[in-house]
Amino acid sequence: MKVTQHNNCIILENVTDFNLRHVFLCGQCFRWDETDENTFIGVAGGRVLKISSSDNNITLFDTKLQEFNEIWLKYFDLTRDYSALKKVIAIDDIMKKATQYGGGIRILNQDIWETVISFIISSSNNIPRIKQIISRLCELYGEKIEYENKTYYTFPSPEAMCGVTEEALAPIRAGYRAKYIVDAVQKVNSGEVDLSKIKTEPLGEAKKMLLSIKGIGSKVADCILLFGAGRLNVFPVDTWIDKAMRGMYPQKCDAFKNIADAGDAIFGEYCGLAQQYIYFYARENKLY
DNA sequence: CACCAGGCAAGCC
DNA sequence: GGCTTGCATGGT
Repeated sequence: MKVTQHNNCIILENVTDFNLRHVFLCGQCFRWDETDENTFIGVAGGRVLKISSSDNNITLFDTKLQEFNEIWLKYFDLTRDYSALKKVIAIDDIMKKATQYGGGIRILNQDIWETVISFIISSSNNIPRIKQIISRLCELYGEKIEYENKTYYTFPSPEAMCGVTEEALAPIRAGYRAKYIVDAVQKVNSGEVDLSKIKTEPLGEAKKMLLSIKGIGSKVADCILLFGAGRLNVFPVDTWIDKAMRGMYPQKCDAFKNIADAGDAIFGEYCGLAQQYIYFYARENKLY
């Protein structure tokens, strides 16, 4: 990959294993929208970014080399060799197809607080509505950013939401999840849950800390660990993955107590990445 | 009108 | 422990 700056744009040439639609539409993030063909605008790292692709090139608009190196290189996980990982994961014909179909998927390194709240909101919900609720939350408590004559809002920090109540959250229409958001804000602001430790503590300890927040169960905790803490060795199981895995590996799924353990046993250290290829492949093709 | 949506908590046995 | 049930809201 070659990185150059032209005026106020960063151009990435000869990028492999990076497709914007695969990255943004595989269900890991909720704050990116396709505004034109192969062009997305989103908010991350406290900034608005427009990014587009053509051929083998990716363009990041209105940013500079320093910001690219400090924020976007890590955010898009551009230092990881996905070609090598796909070979490890493509254990059979189905997984070869899945890793080819979503070949441009990368696991974003998202802000962990944002993933905590986003995946609390995701429970028993559909993706369009999850995006709407998060958008209204950002409008309510985030900081305003103007970009190309439109207004965007950052994801609010725990401090910005300090003292929030269920009543105060009524306008975002999160339903029964509002009280879970309140609990997360309280536990993080009081220091009862230290999110900086989630990335460094042993996996079991980190998950236990997340599970102490109301509204976070096993699946939501795994999503936070995978998408917000870079733990590629966890295997979140939702209704889609449950159905897909039982269809793909019926014997092994029966042999283990739950599908998460089966995924871990089948795919190993990078099972979380395998999970994303399966999710994207199964959903987009309405399999199982 | 049911039924479902990247589940979870609480209440049962 | 494992298994039900209710849950806010909006879309199909």
